[in-house]
Amino acid sequence: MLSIGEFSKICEVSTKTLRYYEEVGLIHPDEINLETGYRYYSIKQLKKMLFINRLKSYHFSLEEIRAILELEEDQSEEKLCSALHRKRREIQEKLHALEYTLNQMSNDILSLEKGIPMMSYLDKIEVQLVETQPMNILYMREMLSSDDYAAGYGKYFGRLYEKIAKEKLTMLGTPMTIYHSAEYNPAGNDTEFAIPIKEPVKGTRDLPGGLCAKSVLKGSYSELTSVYAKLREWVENEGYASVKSPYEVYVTDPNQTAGPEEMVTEVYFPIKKK
Amino acid sequence: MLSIGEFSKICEVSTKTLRYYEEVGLIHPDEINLETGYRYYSIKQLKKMLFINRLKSYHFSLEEIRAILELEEDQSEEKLCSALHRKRREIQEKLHALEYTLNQMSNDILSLEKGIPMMSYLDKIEVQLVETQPMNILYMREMLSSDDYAAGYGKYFGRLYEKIAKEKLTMLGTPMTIYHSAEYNPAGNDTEFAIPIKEPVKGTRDLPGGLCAKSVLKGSYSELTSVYAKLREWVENEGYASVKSPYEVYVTDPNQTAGPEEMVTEVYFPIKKK
DNA sequence: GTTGACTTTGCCCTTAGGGTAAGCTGTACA
DNA sequence: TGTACAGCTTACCCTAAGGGCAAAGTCAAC
Repeated sequence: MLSIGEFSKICEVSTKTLRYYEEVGLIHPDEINLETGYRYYSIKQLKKMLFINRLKSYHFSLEEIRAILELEEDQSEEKLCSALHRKRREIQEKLHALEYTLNQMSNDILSLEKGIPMMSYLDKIEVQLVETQPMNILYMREMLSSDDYAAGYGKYFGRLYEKIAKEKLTMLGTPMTIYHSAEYNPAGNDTEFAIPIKEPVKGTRDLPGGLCAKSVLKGSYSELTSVYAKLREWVENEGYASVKSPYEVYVTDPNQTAGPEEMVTEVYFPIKKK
Repeated sequence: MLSIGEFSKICEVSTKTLRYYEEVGLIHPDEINLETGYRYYSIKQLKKMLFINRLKSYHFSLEEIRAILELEEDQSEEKLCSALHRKRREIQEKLHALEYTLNQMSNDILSLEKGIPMMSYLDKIEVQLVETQPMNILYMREMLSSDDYAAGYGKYFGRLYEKIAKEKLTMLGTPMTIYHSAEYNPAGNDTEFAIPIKEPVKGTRDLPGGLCAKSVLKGSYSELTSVYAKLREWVENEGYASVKSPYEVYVTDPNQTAGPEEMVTEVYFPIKKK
């Protein structure tokens, strides 16, 4: 039997950590002296501890590790394998996110070294007052969490295109997204995907026209939040108020354009005079 | 002037976050009504808030952001630029760490799908009892934090090789590292880099021989901690006690071997009978 | 028997806010 | 002008994975 200090040295894990793992039910000492409260570990627990360390290095949370350790013998291999696959996917996504961030940073650094202040692009966002015409749109409305956006866009527009193709409908514009949630909620947002078409078939509705504040964004979607902010600022400044859900029109097809610099997105904010 | 709710919608930042940022000194409301305590933001603060958001997306901590925001006008560009460079490096390192993790996971998944349990490699680590001979070693001893290991190895062995080359010394073995810190400390470890040589010149010392527990690791360094654990387990089990600092001998040169599978590392634990 | 190393529990601290409650304020509508 | 309701305030507790510290009890060696 090993004292907590000896066991901690063998595993290269602090005694504090060992006590904490006991508290959360990851690994219990083989024996606890009831009089003194001293913890004693058996050398057989080394393998379990090293397994925990390995899972931790794979970015599993202690809660996930506990679940893996509690698996029944007969299922443990498959479940462990699927857990590893899932976690690997998570890490790949993190990796892609980091690559994207690096890209953005490098752009900013380049600009900065040319003497262009980082937020100067904000002053270039122009807002116009326009009157839009009512449209007939083919739509799908879903609750989407922010993680699903990238995948969701392809999926829902794909379905709309499919319907247009199958039923030989006539497109009158490019795809658009209408954001019905008043505030951004990471858990899920009420999002409507739509394409303007001619025929008033089932699954279409009228998108009313009216006064709108409009901005055109040329470039990566990552600046969209700034465009929204600028529009809201303008609406506030000019004495208007938002009356309906804002929407974006994807003028260019992201699958067809070469780089993000080529992409053109229009953002509309339906408003009225206060 | 905008109420906290209006400003929060424009920036797409929660009111809670705005209050928190005020508390930690990131951004203060332009005006606070002394009677009611209501916070009022000016639309000019939008740019600052979006700047904060951008820095946050680059993984700066709020503390770091505060420091950047407090920079004097005349230095701000250079300092911001160097902060961005530093952070970019950090993120690149994170990225490499993630790539490494992915690699390890994929190996484990492959093994697992072949039916090999994840920790079975532990049972294959063999420990022998050996008697080592004293050696004369050329050494450098430094405090190294765990982050510097990868870079440190190249650096310090490079210097030792340089000295051997310049002074035409005779190497009697491959490079080795001696770990003098009793316990692993992430902040810094007392690490000695050494190469056995023939001539007892300045900068050399005697490494005494004696009884050792020894394991040979074939493969990636990532299993080294397990080897150490196994050695300590063996020492405990067989009734020995550790008497001096353990050391590793790099039998193969990591720069000369094709893959990590080819690498051979010997780990020695000087011991005595209890 | 003593000393020093080891262990115990308990409490507070970390990041970047989220959630909730009790009470106060602002504004739109009748 | 009264009232209802949305919005605002502060205050308190919560997160994950432990680290640091203090007071008190325990172990092993000399």
